[in-house]
Amino acid sequence: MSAPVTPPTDKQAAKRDEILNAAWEIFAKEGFGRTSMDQIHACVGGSKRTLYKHFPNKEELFEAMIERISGRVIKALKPRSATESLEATLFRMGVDYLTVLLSEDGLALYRAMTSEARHFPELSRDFFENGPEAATKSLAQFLSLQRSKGSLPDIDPETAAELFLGAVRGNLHLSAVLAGRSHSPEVIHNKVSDAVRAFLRD
Amino acid sequence: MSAPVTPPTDKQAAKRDEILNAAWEIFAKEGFGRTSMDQIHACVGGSKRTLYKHFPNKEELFEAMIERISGRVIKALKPRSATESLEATLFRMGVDYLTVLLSEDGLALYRAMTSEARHFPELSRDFFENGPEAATKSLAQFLSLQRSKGSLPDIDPETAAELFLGAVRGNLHLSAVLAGRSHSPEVIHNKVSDAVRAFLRD
DNA sequence: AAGATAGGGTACGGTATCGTACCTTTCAAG
DNA sequence: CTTGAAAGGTACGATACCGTACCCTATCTT
Repeated sequence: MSAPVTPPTDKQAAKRDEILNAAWEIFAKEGFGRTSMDQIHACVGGSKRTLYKHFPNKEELFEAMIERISGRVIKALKPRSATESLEATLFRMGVDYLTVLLSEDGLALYRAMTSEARHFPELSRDFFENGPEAATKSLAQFLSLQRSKGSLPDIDPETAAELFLGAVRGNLHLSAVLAGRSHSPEVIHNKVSDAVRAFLRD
Repeated sequence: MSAPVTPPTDKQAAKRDEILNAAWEIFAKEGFGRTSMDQIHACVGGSKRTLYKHFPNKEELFEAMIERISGRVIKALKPRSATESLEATLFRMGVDYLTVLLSEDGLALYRAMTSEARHFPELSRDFFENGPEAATKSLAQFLSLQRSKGSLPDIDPETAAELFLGAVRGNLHLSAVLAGRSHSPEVIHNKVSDAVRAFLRD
């Protein structure tokens, strides 16, 4: 019952992955509207029949692909446990956050979600809530702990976290998305460093 | 020479405006790819011939429309001269900035620019440089003045302006774009208030 | 070894869309 | 009133794209 299914299942999963990879390659570059199933089919090879066997239509292929890449990006956004000092933790979280946001996949995902937010509302909402918003809540939790130790002034932690991450983003994200500017790790480093200094009032 | 031309010119300009308004109404809601020239034609009425007489193709219509709405939004972003106190000016600039960014047109324009940044690079670059970046520079100029009066610490004004406006945006902009959340003037007011307090270290 | 099942390759139907062509109507000038 | 240009109204050609059909190959179970 399961023996004859397991080997083909592996191949099916592999094919599925192949399709999703090819789809992301084209969707990320061209967007939903300008990407045709024929392009994806040509990129992944094989037959259209198999393509439509895995994903019944363009929308569902898009959704599956977004969920996959979104899961990866969100996972990369999840902060590691903070055992360092306040300053070091802020710095590390800021750098990690910006690095993901400005990565190739992060930018392409953001563009896709923004473009299709009206036609795939749950998709983009989930991305926001589990991505940027969850990151803010994580930082807030950490700040709340620090405040109870007295090393922070009496600001609402969630507000403080939002202000900090907003300051970290600065114009870097906008300039990458709108003006196509790319930002080196040094620039990211410096920007976060500025934000931490301002936040800690040195 | 000008008498026989002037009346039709007025009507032509009116027709052009009518087309641009109809186009923006649909483009803003559906995006470039999902908007058809037939829809715009049906919305504006008249003949397709006249439509194509004013704008030779879909791309040029889109560009003209974006330039128009972008000009309006950017104009609304231009800060009024600052004669109040530092705190009041920061507050007012922050509220104005957020209000424009979160307005219906501001959000629709941002979505359109993000979606089509790869296919209309100059358009979105100009929007960024004359919009958010110019606003940052304006605030930086004001901060530079304040710093020379000794009422601000020794931070690079442009950096400080970017941090402040980033903090003002916080997650509001992201949540509006990605999660479709709308934010009342009170929320905007409070968010800016938080940012000003943090920035001025009260 | 033989058949069933998944996949490869390609052609096709139906539809939507861009931009043009053609004819009619309006409207202003002489 | 006549005339000519601009705009309305609609049909059309060409193309692209989504999803399906058809037929052939290969791989895996019994």
